[in-house]
Amino acid sequence: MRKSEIRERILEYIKYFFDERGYAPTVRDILKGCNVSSTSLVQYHLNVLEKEGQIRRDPEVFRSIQLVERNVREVPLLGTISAGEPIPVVDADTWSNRAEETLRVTTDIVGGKGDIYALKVKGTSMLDALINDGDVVIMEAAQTAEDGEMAAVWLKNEQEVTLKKVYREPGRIRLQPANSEMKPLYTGSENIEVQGKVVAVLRRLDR
Amino acid sequence: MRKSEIRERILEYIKYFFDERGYAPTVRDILKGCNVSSTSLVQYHLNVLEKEGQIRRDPEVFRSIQLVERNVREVPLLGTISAGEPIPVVDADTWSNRAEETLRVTTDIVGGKGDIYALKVKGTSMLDALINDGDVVIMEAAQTAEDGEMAAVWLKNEQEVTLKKVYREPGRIRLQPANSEMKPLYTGSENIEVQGKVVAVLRRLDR
DNA sequence: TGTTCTATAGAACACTCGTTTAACAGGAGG
DNA sequence: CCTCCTGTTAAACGAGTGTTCTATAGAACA
Repeated sequence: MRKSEIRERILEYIKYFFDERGYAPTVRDILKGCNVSSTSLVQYHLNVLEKEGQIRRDPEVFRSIQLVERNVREVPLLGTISAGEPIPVVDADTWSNRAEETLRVTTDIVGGKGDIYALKVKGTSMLDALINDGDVVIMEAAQTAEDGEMAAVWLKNEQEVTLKKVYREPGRIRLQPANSEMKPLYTGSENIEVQGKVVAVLRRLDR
Repeated sequence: MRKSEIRERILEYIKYFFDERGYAPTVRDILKGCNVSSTSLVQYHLNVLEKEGQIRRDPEVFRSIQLVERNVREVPLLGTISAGEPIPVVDADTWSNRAEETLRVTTDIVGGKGDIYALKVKGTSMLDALINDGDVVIMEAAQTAEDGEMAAVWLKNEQEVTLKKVYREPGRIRLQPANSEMKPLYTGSENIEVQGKVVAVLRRLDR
C-alpha cells in the first residue's frame, strides 16, 4: 500500500473534526471537508485506512470512526526515583505488569511517540533540577542522550542518579543543572550511564 | 429541578457507553441500556440534562451527546507571569476571549472543579519555587489562601509577584519557598495580596 | 376543583447516513 | 493487447435516528 495524498487529508480531517466537535465525522462530512466528490470514494479510502489499521469503525454505526492513535496516553507509574538508587530498568515485563498506578496524560504534554513511563520523586536530592519531593517525572527509555537533553544519569563512582542536561566536551562530560544559577558538574564519560530521557515534569499542589 | 434517579442512570450510561465504544450513544441505545420504554422519554430527560448543563448536543446530529464534565479540561493560557508585574486579572471576559492558546489537560492533573487558567513563566525569578523559565503554572482564581497553600502573591512594597506557600503567623505572614533549602520571607499582612492559587506546574523538556 | 408541572407512552415523520452496485479511467506488468 | 490493481464517479436503497405530536397520570398548589 503506497501512501496517498487524499488519505492523509482524510486522516487529518478526522482528527481535526473530532478535536473541534467532540464526535466523529460522517462519510458526507469528510466529503465536504476534504473536497471529495463522491461518498463511495470516501468509503473506499476509509476501507483502506481501516485495513491499514489507522482507524477503527463499527459497521453500520453512524459517526463511529475512531483514530487508533489517541489523544490521551496511559503512562505507567513504575516506581520512585531518588538519589541513592538507579531508576528501575524497563523491559516489556515491568512495563506492562509492574505498574503501581496508571497516569492518564494528554499527548499535548508528553508527545505521541515512544514508550514512556513515570517515576515519583522521593526526597529533595533533585532540587537543582527544580524537581521537588513528590513531583512526577515522565521518562522515555534511552541509553544515550543528545547534547542538551535532560537525562537521568547514573554516576558510577558516586553511586547516584541525577537529572541533568548532558553535553559532550573534549575529554569530559558536562552535566548542567536545570537551575541556571548552579554550577555544572564535570566527569569522565566512563563514569556515566544514561538511564532515560526526561520528557516532562509534573507537580500537583492541590489536594 | 430535583434530582431524578432515571436521569442519573442515563448520565452514567452515556459515560459508560462512551468509555466502552469511543462514541456517544443514540437515543435508542439509551432506551435499551437504561430500560426505558420510550424514545420520547429519553428525549425528555436529555433535554432536561442539557438545560441543566450536564450534557451538550448538536441538534439533529446523530451521536452528538457529550458529557460536559470531561476527562480532559480545556485550560486557557492567559498570558505570562514574571516577577515584575502582577498576574492578569481574570474575569468572565478575559477567561473566554483573551486566551492566546488552549491547553488540554486531564482532570487527573488539575482536578475537576473551579475555574482554572494557565500562565507561562517568563524569566528565572521563580527558581526558589522550583519553577523555571518556560514552565507553565496552572492557577485557580482566588483572593485568599489557606495556610500551607502555594499561591501567587503580589508584594505591594516590592512591586513583585512571587510564588510561595502562605502561612499566617502572629503579627506577620510567612512566605515559604517550595525549595526547602531556602529561607522563608516574612512580611506584614497588609503588604500582600493573593492573586491566585497554584494548582499544578507543568514542564515540557522534549521538543 | 381546576391548573400547572413533571414524568411517561406510542406512533409517526422526515432526514441522515452507511452501504451497495455498476461503470470507467489510467498505469503496471506480462 | 489483455488483465489486474488503484482511484474515481454517480445514483439509489433502506435502515438508523433525531424530533415532534398527542395523550395520560400523579403530585403540588391555590
